[in-house]
Amino acid sequence: MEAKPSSLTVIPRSLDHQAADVIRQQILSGSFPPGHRLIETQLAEALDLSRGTVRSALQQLTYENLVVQLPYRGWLVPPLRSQDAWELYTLRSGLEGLAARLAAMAISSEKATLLERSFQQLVDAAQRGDRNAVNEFDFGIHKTIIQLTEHRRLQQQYKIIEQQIRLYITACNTLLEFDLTEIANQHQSMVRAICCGNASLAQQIAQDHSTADGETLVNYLQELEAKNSK
Amino acid sequence: MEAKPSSLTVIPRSLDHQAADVIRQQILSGSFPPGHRLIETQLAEALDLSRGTVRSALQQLTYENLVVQLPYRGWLVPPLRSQDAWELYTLRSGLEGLAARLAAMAISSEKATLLERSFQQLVDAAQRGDRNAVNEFDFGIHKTIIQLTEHRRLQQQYKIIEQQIRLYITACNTLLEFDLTEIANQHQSMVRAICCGNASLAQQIAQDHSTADGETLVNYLQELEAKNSK
DNA sequence: CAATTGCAGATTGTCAACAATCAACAAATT
DNA sequence: AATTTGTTGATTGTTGACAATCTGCAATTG
Repeated sequence: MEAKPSSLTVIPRSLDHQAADVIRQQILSGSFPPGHRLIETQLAEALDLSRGTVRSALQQLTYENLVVQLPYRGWLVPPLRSQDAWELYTLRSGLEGLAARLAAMAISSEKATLLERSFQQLVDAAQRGDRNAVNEFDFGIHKTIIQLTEHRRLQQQYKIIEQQIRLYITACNTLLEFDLTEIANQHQSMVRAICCGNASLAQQIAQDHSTADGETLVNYLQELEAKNSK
Repeated sequence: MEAKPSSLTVIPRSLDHQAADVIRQQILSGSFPPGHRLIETQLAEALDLSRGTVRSALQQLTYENLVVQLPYRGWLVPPLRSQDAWELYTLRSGLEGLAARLAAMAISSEKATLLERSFQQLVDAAQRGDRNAVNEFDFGIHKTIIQLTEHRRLQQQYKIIEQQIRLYITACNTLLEFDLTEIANQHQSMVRAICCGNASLAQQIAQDHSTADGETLVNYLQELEAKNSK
């Protein structure tokens, strides 16, 4: 990431962190779907680690809301609830608004170029009509904005939220279908506001932007819950 | 808190959580000030627990940014940096803005009463000229707003930020000196906006509100850093 | 004498064994 | 038959021992 290419650095990563990485990947990819039970001994066996180390990994993931612990009963990938989807999207909206505001306040020509490059990728993908790429570059542009703020806590927080949103999207198998040029336009006004340094406008646009797909997901989950309760 | 008084419930809390509670308290109260080193064996001895359990507690506190881990070298209460203070206050501003918005969107007469009661406590304290109480009820009113949202993740996040802000304030020994009636007035307009259900106004006021004391803290720390670098 | 190497002490990283708790079912009781 | 009370197997909670790594200093080397 930030290591100079010449100085060959070995990033020492403790086993529990590595274990957390592996398990996280399994959850996000859908191999451990929501509702799946995780058993310490089984994971320890599979990863060829001791139970304590696996346990430590699971505790890390607890703080990312990717697993929940039921005392003396086990670990669980939390099931999908509409309440959680609502929380995720509202929180994301708030964080992105903040990020856009801060980014606009500290804009520079280098940062503007970085952001515009990120935006251009989105536009290109939209013109190609490549929905998957649009989706990915959509995430990318927001991530760029977050990074422009140089706000460690915000980056960390956002990462955790984004992870969970991805989990919800893959688990619902919902590739949201919107007008591609519309998406590009919305982003354009946001990018412009940030690059001009118009903080409050940037915040407004960013926060309003990320609500639509949130609501469709919440509605989808609410219907599912209504069906299951009957 | 929320247990019925009749049904005698024992809240089972695992030892590592209890240990985390104790250590957290020590840090927040200033017994373990920023820069203080924490040694697993010493803590284990003092708490009469095994090292593994203490270790688990420290990992929890890592996710609250109350301790940092230097691999193979130890645990540390992170020193005060102006960058962190900036992050804390900007993030808090964003979260409070979101909370005010959501609270306004879901206001009810019960919730309004709750909020106004919380506000009244602040007013009373301001009239008494009791700075300590004003400060505490100031925190209280914001906490009330957060709770009105019924947003678990927001509550959790906010709690962690508030903790750290308290740490910074006590460590700097900075009891911020502002005009008490001014504080009360600012809050009044916010409370009113929320109770009217005026979401965007409430957000605006809330987010602008919590910036002033943040900046004084950042400035104080920057001066300190400038002095130390010489 | 500067730079490197090797060693000792302190501290964390990992593990495997034992204890505590839980859920489900069988047995006993009324 | 319904309720209570053991019992058992599975799983997590906790611990103490051993391994790996870091820091600082002394010994060695050129």
